[in-house]
Amino acid sequence: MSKSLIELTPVEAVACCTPMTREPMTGAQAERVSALLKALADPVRLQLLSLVASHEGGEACVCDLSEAFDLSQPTISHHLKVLHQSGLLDRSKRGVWVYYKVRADVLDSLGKLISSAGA
Amino acid sequence: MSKSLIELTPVEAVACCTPMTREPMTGAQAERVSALLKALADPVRLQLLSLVASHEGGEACVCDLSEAFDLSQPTISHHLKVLHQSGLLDRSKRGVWVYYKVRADVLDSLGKLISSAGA
DNA sequence: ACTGGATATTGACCTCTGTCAATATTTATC
DNA sequence: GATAAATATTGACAGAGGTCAATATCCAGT
Repeated sequence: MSKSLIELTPVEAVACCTPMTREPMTGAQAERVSALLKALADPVRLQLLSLVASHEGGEACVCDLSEAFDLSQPTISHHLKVLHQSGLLDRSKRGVWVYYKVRADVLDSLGKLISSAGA
Repeated sequence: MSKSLIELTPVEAVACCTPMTREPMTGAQAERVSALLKALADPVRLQLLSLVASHEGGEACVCDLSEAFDLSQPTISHHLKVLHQSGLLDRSKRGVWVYYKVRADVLDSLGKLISSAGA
């Protein structure tokens, strides 16, 4: 038996798709992939992701991230939650600090899928 | 003298960025790249793009695209306009028909940038 | 020119989302 | 356990965005 759509991991949601030049996406596939893209399609979240990605090990503490923005702490927390819940960032708590880490596999698959729409 | 931010083409907007694992994006870079991602981050537009991409030559007539959706003609037209104005699709009119074509270079650059956030 | 078909624009409606202030939760330290 | 610091949650608000009906524009053929 196959997993229901809801249970699909983000990797599976993206890995499902053949190159876009070979076959159009179904509505359901587009729905799941666009959920990932929505999470990325915000300037603050994109910069947050790049900050995390450029840290050693692709991991960074929230305390390091907040300083880069002129935004309230709840707002940064909100954006990190979106990135985490979409499956683009992993979250781990150590003591009082929370670390976010890039899901390299997800970002790699997603990037390849987008590139596949070109030649 | 360098171009103002407004004048940057979509390709330039994306090609500007070093891999995300090497250097975090600036606010301005994130702003421009997220504009492209916003255009992609809709299920209908993503499926539209995949339909165009999977046609011969990466080009398709609007007449071929509308049928795949249960949406009004103005809505499809609106989504195509968003994809075109963001720089993801080229537009050309031949007689009464309008053809949209994928900007392979833009999609390739964008995909590589996203993948660069992984290892 | 007139008619018909293909696509675009306008204006309105409703939902979704980014932001903040205030408050809550968790954890280390005293 | 009380306090302080780091992060998350809640609730409210304003602005952005997807959708449609109605209308406009553009082009081919008669």
